[in-house]
Amino acid sequence: MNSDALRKFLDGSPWMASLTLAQAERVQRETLVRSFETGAMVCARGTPSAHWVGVVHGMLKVETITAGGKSASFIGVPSGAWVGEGAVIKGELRPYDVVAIRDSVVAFMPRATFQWLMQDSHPFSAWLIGQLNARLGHFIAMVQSLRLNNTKAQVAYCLASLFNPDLYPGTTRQLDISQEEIGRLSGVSRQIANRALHEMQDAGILRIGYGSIEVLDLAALQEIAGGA
DNA sequence: ACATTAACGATGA
DNA sequence: TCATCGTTAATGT
Repeated sequence: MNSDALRKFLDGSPWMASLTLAQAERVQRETLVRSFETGAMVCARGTPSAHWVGVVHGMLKVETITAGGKSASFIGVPSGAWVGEGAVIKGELRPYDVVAIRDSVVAFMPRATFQWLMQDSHPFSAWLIGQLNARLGHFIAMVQSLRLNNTKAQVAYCLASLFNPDLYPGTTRQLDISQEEIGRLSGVSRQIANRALHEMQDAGILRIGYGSIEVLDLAALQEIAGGA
């Protein structure tokens, strides 16, 4: 495909800068790129974890679907982010589905490349520990948000994490995401997500667009998410 | 109380 | 034309 877009994406990945030239070249050479339309399955639950997954453009989500057909979304993955390292490290089958919630371009780093990088590059391993630690913190904060029993806080936390520059350095102020998906990721219905978004828009915290959200005051968002 | 599902029309791309 | 949004009504916990 377009190796230019891939190169640009890889160069923007925070761990890339600390690699040697030879390491960077191997990553560039062995990483694949594929496009997905909205709703398409990127990785299916139960299949081998053959790749580490990076979002070049668009947005993915991680979810499971129960036997009854209900889905539970766990995390949104905006462009610039990588996901799925847990299953790759463990060598297990994919525990969850990864689905595109926007038309997306996705990078696939083969498991062998990933493991070699982990062995060969101390800075990469260090970055990876930070990544896993950040994700752990994310889920702990999510439990806290759930404990508050406050749907507005859940929606705020969902957005605050998607727009968190520490978690997702590539993220901009504005994200293309529907209210339907915000609801799914927040664990509330679309109607409640809609109401919470309007309350926050009225408070000047964000701006609602058609299929998009622009955050104006990330600090205020985090304040609500933390239980104000 | 407050969230959910269902349903409807309106509207943006 | 289709996805998305804004809203209301009925229902559930």
